[in-house]
Amino acid sequence: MNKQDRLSKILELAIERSSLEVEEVALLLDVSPATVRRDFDALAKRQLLSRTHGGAVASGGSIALPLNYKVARGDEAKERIARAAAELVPRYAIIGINGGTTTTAVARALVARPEFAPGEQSDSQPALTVVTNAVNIAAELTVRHQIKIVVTGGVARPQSYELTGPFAEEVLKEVNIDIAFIGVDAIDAVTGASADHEDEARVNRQVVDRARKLVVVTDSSKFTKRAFATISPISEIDTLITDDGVSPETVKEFRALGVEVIVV
Amino acid sequence: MNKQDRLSKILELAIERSSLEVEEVALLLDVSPATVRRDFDALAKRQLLSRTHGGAVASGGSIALPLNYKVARGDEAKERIARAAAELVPRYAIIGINGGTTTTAVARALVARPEFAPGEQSDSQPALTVVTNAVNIAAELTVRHQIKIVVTGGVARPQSYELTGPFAEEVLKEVNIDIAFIGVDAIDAVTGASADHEDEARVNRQVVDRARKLVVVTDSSKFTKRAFATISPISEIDTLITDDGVSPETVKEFRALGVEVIVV
DNA sequence: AAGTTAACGAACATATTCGAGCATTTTTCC
DNA sequence: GGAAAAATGCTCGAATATGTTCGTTAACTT
Repeated sequence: MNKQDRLSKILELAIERSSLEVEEVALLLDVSPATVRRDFDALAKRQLLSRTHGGAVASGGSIALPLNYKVARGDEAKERIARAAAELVPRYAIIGINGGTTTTAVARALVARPEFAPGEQSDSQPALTVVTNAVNIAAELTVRHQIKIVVTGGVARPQSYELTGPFAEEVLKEVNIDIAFIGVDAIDAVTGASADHEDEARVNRQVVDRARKLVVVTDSSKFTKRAFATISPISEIDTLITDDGVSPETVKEFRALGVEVIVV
Repeated sequence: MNKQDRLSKILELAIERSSLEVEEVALLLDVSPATVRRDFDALAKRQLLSRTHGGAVASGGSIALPLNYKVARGDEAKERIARAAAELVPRYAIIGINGGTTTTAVARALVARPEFAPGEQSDSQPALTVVTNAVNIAAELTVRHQIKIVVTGGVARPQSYELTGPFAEEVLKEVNIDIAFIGVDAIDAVTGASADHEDEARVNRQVVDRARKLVVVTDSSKFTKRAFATISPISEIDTLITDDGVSPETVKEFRALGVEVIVV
């Protein structure tokens, strides 16, 4: 039995019985208690359940739908970043979001929030409007009610889910965004945020321009690096969300420049 | 068995079983574990699945699992229609394609063709250009190389993958299409092709207008019905592809109107 | 509140699995 | 038909996952 399968199974059990015991699960899945503890810890770290003495209980947060998704080897760091980002979004907001693994995690975290969760049909105003140039994000969010999805047009570069080019720019000219969540390929206190491809950088820049508030989401590996094309100088960044792999000096540096830094 | 086939097969398996083991797949496909690892890595790089120790799991990074099921396990009739449609497409063509289960099947049939199959990066001219207003189709095709994807912008109606509205229309004004593949909600020799939603019909109509050739793909259940909004009169349809559930009289009727009817 | 018991976590041991480099086969392209 | 490129298989040191042991910590009992 594969580790991921085991984690999935534990999650299923947790949802089904709402509380689990280490010994019980160890017996059931035919592994040692030590392994079960490690698994519980791993899931608890992602807040998919909470540890107790001798066991675990299903986490209060809506675990709801996609079990496999949650367990796939994706960075826990990214998930924490995503949750923090999702908490910044009030009801009825209009948000912009570009492509990338981190921003995809943000999109998932958004639909996991109860007020935006898939609920009954409602013909009233959407609880959230999402403008995006990433087709994968659009496809994932489309299934939900309560969320209005606006997709910029454009051309998808092979390998990337991001739409770029003149079509995207035309559409972006005509929308107004409250909060832009931008994932970047590199970020540096001097150079600012940058991306590997100039066409993506350009569209991202435009999303930023149309937004009242800019939130950059990035894991700590992107710091003190520079990519080819600039998206935005530091001065335009309102909030920066990253994981604890970032050095304290870097955090200080950004804060000195007026950026609100959230380390998760 | 060549590499492409193997990659496709692994993906199928991943979707079907949601988790795979290296050894198991190696045995199943009769290649060495090393090759399976390389394949897993290649697919993981495209975010079609996630690596684990000893195996891989269907990725959350990937998309469109909901509709996947619907079509994949769906009609063979639809698949036959899709294959016939895909055969109409020459290399280097520019095709337009709207949303729906049948057209999604067409998109899949296209990438199944060897010349458009998922291969390695290639910076040469794309073998195929696809213009679509369906985010799920865009998301599925984006992973493939050799294909250039152009997405119309627009707003996604909850629960539909089709983009509609002024943004879509702006983009469509600026493109030229060789062949339009349109799926419909209803078709009738008198009324023509129609859709349930007026906004989708409108965008579809525009795709048709921008195309030199119109191919309607639809299963036989849609015949002699009328939906709310008209997409196109029969006179504009060049080719109609459907399954053998359609009555011979209906076929005759359409042929009399100058439509090439392909029954699969 | 003190004692008892069970669970915990850290450290170590072991077994797979991985990844990189290299050899070999197959394919592609002149 | 032959050279170059790609794909595949193999080998071996490194990394990861799991199990075991044992001192420490947390929960229950009286």
